[in-house]
Amino acid sequence: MNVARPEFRPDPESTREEMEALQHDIAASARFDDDHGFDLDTLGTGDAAPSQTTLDSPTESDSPVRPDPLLVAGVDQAFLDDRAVSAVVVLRDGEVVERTHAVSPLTFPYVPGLLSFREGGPILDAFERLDTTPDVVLFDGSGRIHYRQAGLATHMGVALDVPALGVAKSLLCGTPVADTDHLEAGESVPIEANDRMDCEAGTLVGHAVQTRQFDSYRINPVYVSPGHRVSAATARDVVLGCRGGYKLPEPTRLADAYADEVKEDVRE
DNA sequence: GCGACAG
DNA sequence: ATCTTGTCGC
Repeated sequence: MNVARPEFRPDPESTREEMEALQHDIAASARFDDDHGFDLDTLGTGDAAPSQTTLDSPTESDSPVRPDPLLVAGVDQAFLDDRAVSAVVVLRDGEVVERTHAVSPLTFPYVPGLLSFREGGPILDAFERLDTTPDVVLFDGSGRIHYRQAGLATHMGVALDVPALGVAKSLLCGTPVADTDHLEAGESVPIEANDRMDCEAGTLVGHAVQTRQFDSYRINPVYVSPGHRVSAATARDVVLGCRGGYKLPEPTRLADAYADEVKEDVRE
């Protein structure tokens, strides 16, 4: 995949003011509505109706051709000294169809709200080695749940111009509209913008999504938000559709494991 | 000064 | 995110 909008590639050498200005441009270019063309029923969990291919009754109009299962990608990173290992794993129907990774130097520290300027460049390095063009990409971090509505998933989604969403393990900002401590698997709670964000307070910016739950001890939800070209509701549904028995959705979980694997090889 | 703080 | 052993519980 190539970077569709090179001017949006995060530059760690920028000043903080330039970084925030770029984030405003990113947010203005981002679409937080459904502009992807895929069908949620084709995520590939296997529960979709079988495609009709009866040889002896080749009727044309009443045999809806089911689209191919979606290509869903997960992205995550591991760190070693001042290097980032970025991993991209692409799944179709729950099967890994491609994996790529890149090892890149890090020159910018972690600063809340400016994560993409530390991790974004290295992630794009990995995408430039990817042959597949995913239908949707899950990033480890926030999308619209961000002070300037330009979290990692939004920044990457816009730079690559690919449908994208963020899956964060903790909440950067925003306010859940209800208590999220006792959710059952499959449930979710909307998250609205609060006064720490630059959009109108009350705007729906994502969901707390309970991907898994136990009877005995509590598991925290993940915080899902639109990155680019997907709505908050669709982002939530994609994550729910990618559950594989762990807290993290499969694409992200597999990318996490792959990044760790590569990291151990690089360590030598 | 105090609180908040993705990875 | 990363540094780290054992350990409690399904």
